[in-house]
Amino acid sequence: MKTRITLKKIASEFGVSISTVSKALKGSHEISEEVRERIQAFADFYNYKPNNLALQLRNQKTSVIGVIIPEIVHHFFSTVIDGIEQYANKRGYNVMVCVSNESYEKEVLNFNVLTNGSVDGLIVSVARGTQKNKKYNHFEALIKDEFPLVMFDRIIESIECDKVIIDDVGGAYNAVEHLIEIGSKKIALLTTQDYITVGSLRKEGYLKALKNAGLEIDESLIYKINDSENLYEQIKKVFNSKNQPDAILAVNEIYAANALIIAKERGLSIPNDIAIIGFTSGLISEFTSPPLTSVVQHGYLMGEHAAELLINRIEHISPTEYQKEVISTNLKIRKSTFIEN
Amino acid sequence: MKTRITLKKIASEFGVSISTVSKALKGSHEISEEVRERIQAFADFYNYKPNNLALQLRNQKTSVIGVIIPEIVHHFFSTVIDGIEQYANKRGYNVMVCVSNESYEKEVLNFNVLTNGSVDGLIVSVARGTQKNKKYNHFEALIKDEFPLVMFDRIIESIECDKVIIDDVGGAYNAVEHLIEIGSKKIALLTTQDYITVGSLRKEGYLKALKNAGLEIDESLIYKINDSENLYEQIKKVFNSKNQPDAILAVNEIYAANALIIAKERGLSIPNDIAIIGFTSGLISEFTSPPLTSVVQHGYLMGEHAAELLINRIEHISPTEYQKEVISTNLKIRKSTFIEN
DNA sequence: TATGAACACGAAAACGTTTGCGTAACTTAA
DNA sequence: TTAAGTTACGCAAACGTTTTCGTGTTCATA
Repeated sequence: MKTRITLKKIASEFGVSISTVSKALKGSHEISEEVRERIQAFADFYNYKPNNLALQLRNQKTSVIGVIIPEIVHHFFSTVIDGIEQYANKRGYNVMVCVSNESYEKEVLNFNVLTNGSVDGLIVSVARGTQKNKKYNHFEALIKDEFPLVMFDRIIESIECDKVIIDDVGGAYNAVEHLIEIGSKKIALLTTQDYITVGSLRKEGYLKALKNAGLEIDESLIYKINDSENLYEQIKKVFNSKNQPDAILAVNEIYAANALIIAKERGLSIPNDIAIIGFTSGLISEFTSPPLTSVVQHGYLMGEHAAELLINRIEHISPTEYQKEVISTNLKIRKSTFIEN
Repeated sequence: MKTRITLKKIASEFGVSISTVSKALKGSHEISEEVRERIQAFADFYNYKPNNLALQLRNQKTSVIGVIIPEIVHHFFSTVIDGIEQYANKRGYNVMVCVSNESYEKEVLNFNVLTNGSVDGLIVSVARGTQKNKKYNHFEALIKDEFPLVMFDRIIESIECDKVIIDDVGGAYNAVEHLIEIGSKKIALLTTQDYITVGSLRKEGYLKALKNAGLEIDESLIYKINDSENLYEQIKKVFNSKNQPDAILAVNEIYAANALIIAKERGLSIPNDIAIIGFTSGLISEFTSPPLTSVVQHGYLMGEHAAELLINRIEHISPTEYQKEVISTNLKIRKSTFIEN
């Protein structure tokens, strides 16, 4: 790459000082009309642009926010990033994305790389590995330094910082309520392992709705899927069990879509034999047959809010106490739970 | 945020010079054992880490690569980013992601922000707006400065830089060949507007395969979808036409899935009445009913290759002439074209 | 002719590093 | 005792900016 032109080079070209050039290009009245115009023309010709690194160092501000997410090939997370990116742009910030791949080690690595001056603040959704081993030292170090930090979706309650979450409890509650309304009595739950916060919150909503409707809780209808093993085989167990449900609530789109496929393989009619709802943020639910009723998560909104919280914190226009924003879901009813009279 | 500890602060703490501290922390033999240990202990205690900005400025290297893509909520693009990110990490680079939102103006803006020293190189997939208005000045400026640049997927032929593309022609060719093999005679093409390069390349493969099989080309079977209008309504036209196809090749997953839905609404049996294939990189095709035969694009691989080309260029270990890598597709045959005997 | 203001520019510090070179103090050997 | 070598550190430049303050010249005014 050719080296870019600098103030120094322009200065030596005109035999003036660096400060003169700097002032000239900023249109300072300290510089005579004539000199200013000549410098401006020269700079334009060589397409001068101030070096960002130098500015960042001087201003002690990068105008970059770092985002660390468990995965990026994931509709929900990419939607959140989209929201973050668009909002950050409006406020004059850029976004640096790192992927933890659900690994604690990689997450720590990303923390180290990003918090050494490369970014003004961090938005994080916690890796599964971290949630599992509960090692939060990297977060604690950040908090101790008062480094601007926002957690979203997968959060750690004990870490004091701004947070944005989906109303997981409410979403699951509404979904179950809807299933009960259409007559379901035995509602299975396809959820994650307990250490995934969103999974356990959705379970909480599920349980709450059952209780509220006076339905008994049947632990054998709760299936905890292990994401590192074969999904299809695990979900099959729901249908192999002697305790057959008449409805399923899945905590994500993939679980729901797999359940739908298996149900159809078994010759079950949907929603008559079995109704299915999944949490979603993607497109799959629209294109299955029948399309899946979904708890829609507004990832874009979540991203926007996370970015707003972070930037306000960076720019010291936040209240001192930390905020916790809850993004509500809505239930998109499609054919997988729609029973025609 | 608390200000981080710097060499200067440590130096004044011990009453030594900054260079002594720097050398001590780098384990230089110039510094006595005793002083070194004391400085090291102090630095560890205060969790000293060199300021990245300062290093970047001094070394004239950021170890960051910029990525500008048309959208991020898109399975293909997020998969490419994943590939870029993982590969870049292995080589010690981080990734800064910007979204052009298909807009020429936003793309130019991103160029300006990223090429002022923030990144060592750029990976770009061209915005639709840019492809449409054919204003390539921002690219040309980069090339003139010999700024490391790699284009992927949506490329501009006339810009001289490293490129990575999908074998769009071959992918479409194979898909059509497959359709012909299963007996299709009238194959419709659901493609994009001409200015989208991947769309026209896929059309090229489509035409080539028809010619090769001695089938006549029927322009009325070629539908150019406009992404800014209602997809569903546009695709409906295929089925409203008096010229009914017995197969459809769609240049992306969404077109294919919509076609499938509409076909089923019309009571058509798939693949008997009409076979459908889509280009894909997402999950939708697996979960439709029947699942869609797909031209699978290996986005992850593409990302890896793009990052490799770029980093090699940055580190001057590329051949002088620019490379153009072609990532081949493969045809994943599913039920939407699988006719049982 | 002095005084003061206005004008136009330069010097230098600051942001936080790294590193080549200079140099005191001390040690060793002749 | 002296020359040479070693040890252990400091100085200063460099990366590219911005900005405060200082200063020399010109000009008008009393």
